[in-house]
Amino acid sequence: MLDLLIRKLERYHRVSAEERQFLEEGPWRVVEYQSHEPIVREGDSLTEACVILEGFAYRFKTLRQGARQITAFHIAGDFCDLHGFLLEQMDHGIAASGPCKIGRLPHKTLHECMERLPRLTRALWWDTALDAAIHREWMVSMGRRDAHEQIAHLLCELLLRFQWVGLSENNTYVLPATQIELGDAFGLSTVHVNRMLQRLRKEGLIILTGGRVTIPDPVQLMKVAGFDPTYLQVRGRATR
Amino acid sequence: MLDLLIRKLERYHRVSAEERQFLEEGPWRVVEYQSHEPIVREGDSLTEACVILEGFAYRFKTLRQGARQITAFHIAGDFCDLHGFLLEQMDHGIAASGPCKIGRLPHKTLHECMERLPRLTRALWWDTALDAAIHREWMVSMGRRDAHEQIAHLLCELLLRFQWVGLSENNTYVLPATQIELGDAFGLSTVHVNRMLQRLRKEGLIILTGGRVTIPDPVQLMKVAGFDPTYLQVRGRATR
DNA sequence: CGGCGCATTGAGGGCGGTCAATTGGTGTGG
DNA sequence: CCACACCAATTGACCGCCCTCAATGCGCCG
Repeated sequence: MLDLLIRKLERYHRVSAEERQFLEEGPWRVVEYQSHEPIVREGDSLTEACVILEGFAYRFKTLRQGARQITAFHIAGDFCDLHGFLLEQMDHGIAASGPCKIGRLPHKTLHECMERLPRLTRALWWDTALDAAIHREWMVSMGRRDAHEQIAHLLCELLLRFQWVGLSENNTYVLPATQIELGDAFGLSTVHVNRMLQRLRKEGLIILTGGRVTIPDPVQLMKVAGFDPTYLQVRGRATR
Repeated sequence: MLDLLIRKLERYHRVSAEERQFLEEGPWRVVEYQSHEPIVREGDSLTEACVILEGFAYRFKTLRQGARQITAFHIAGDFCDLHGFLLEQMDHGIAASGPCKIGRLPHKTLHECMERLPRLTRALWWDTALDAAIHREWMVSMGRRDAHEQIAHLLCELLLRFQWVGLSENNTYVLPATQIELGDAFGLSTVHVNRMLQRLRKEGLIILTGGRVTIPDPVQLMKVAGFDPTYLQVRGRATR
């Protein structure tokens, strides 16, 4: 059940048998969500942390006028609200984009982890630091890339992240997000997201059908996007 | 020397005598920087973490074409690259904006902290989580607020952060950042930053002279900015 | 079949960008 | 003490990326 999470953590830290057992014992509570269903609400104080076991979710903040900004996308294997373990009150919400299976782990277990397993703790801290690095790269996209580059950049990022957890074959992955959600993630209107996706299609950089994204030539797309995988803590070759 | 850092951490966690002693013993290495001088370079692998003892600094990423995005501002009392403790390679650089005095602490000491002082470790983790929460709010600003609101929002955020560490009196603080830096933080051009600052001045929302910012009516400015201090982990009244 | 959500397309407009020139403060060398 | 360089702040003119409003197509489901 936790294979994907552990695979992700092992990019940073060799998870020992003891640590693996600790994680697997939980106690986990598995909950399923429908598309668009809220997983965590803004302002909540949490007692459990969430890991995505299957599916795709996003974190978001809403403004007074009802506008929304998506601040992160999360895929299977991601801890999607480890911040809730540290922050007393959630500054953002989490919602499912497409059906999701979520594993919930009591904060109490994480406290035990901190007392007993400093190296595993560090791996979890690393995970939140990686999250923050992704936040920073998104800021670069929003501030200094045009819509075309920005969308290309996200598609590159997701390709790598899906590859890590073994959920991409032949440079293809499943992306349940709607164009509305993509717009809210980029700070763009739906209309413009649509136009840019079509441009990327016409340019032969992506193939997009149903919820599937295929990137025929990742190196080319990365070039267009100005994508440098360093922020994802990748060394050397990024694509297979 | 570490009073401001400890004051900040105590917003979250009561720092015990032992923890305080541990932090103060260091070993610290104090370094001074001139305005615009780099403190940490992009791509570095670090062996020390930096705390700002005095001054103002920013984190940034640069793009191929030389464009720059500032991803965070840091004031006295901030750990400005705790991420470098976790990430093997820095995804961003850090530079001084105005003269800075920096305390550098070996990562070795932080490792010891993780082994011996889980509660202090958690306070440091909290600090990085707060940092990430600020990143998210900046994303909201860049994606969903116009330039006027965005600048007002940052000025509100800095007011609170300066107040926490006791560096603001009468709603006034010292902001060494140039309009160029502000533009790079917002994803705006210098020209437009200038126009918006003048508009805020004309509206009587801010008084800006030299490097000093005064906010005559914080409640009013927060209203204009759509500022909700929850993301800074504030409960109740935000202003004094 | 009608309703609904999402994708798509067109027309027109505004926020903020680019380019360029001017001002003013500061530091430096003659 | 002044000339000059340099950097940040300021102002104006023009332009384009992306937004808003609106309509249409399309697949899915009750």
